[in-house]
Amino acid sequence: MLNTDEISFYLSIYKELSLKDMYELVTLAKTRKIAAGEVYIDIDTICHKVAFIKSGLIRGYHLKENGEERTLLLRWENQFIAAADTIVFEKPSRFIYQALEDTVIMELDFKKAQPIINNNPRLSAKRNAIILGMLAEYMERVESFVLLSTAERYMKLVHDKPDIVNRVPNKYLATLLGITPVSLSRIRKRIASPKKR
Amino acid sequence: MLNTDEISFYLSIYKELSLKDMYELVTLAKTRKIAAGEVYIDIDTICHKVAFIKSGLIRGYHLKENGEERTLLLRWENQFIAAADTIVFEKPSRFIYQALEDTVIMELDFKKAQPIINNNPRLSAKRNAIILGMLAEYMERVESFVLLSTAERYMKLVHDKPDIVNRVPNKYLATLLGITPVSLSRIRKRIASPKKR
DNA sequence: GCAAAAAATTAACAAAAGATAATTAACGCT
DNA sequence: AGCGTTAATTATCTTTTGTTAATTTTTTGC
Repeated sequence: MLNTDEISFYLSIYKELSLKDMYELVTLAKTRKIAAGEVYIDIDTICHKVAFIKSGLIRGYHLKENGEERTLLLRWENQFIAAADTIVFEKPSRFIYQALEDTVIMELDFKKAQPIINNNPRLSAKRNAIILGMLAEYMERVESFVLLSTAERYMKLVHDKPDIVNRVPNKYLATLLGITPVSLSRIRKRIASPKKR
Repeated sequence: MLNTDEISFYLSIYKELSLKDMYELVTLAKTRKIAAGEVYIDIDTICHKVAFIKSGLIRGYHLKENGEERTLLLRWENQFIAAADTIVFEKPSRFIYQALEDTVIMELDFKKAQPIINNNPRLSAKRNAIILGMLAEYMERVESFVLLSTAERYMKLVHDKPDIVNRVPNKYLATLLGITPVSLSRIRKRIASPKKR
């Protein structure tokens, strides 16, 4: 069962995808909706799903013993999300993945998909490119921690993902940047105010 | 030309490597020595080499306008090093890669190696595993910036790589952790001193 | 082994960040 | 639209970090 909506989705993620490739993917992938606030993958669970976000926004966070939350990643439409620990190391997820908005995903079981992808050069290449993209993203993030000041790191986030900054509460952005919400509020004020001298 | 030393090297990086795989690699890879202090890859150069470090230690760092250095990565024996920007995005390297010790590497041109690796499932699998390992490493590093305090981040480094901490000057470790050498010195003192209350 | 150079530590001060709490603003729900 | 909740900001204080410079320690080359 493949409607035009689904077809245009597959075309959007990979223009050069052949009909055969598409069919192989379709047999594995399922659409699913996650309501705002709902937990997609809970801590300590084992989940081999890889999901492509069609719309919405998901936050991955760590829960400290004292109840504090630290946001590790945000993913939104046209991005992939997965419990990387589980998929790469077969370990239970150390994080909680929760939808911040009503979210629609296409998900597939990576364990089942892997052999199919391996047998299809085009899908393999696509998978490898996605992983390389993730690597580049994390390298850039480490870079921003090493090279930039906290204020610069925030400004980079605003510059690189202006839409996201408006969609996500500042308290989540703060921990994503490695600082507290109070500190982020002060930084925002400093940036906004005409630098007094 | 393949001596027993080289053979044991190839076996060490990948036990299941067949003779044929090994031969294909050998035709591409070359051994090279880099003296302590010598720059391996300079900033703004385009280098498609991927190097396996047989012995020694290489530091990748950024040079600020004011002459300050920020260490981004350290690589030592049995690890791979490459100018990732160049290989993934075809952009000139933004960092300087310098040997901190006399270093021996096996290097190959990734552009030339890529088709051979692509045509050999075992080599492809190995390459993918290496990239996944790098991804895991960078994800863990981002995690340590988001979840840990500066002192905890330093202690994690000491715990995870005790040998490296002794081989590398603290001033390089400091910027790797996103702090100044002076601050690291204070943290070391705090950790060492019996906590006074 | 010794002198010179580099690294590490310490000191002193300013700036920034964490912690906690109070206040204000924004949001969500019916 | 209004009420209750949650988020954001502000205030206050403490702790940590950055900065610069001086001092001590370690390393390095000869």
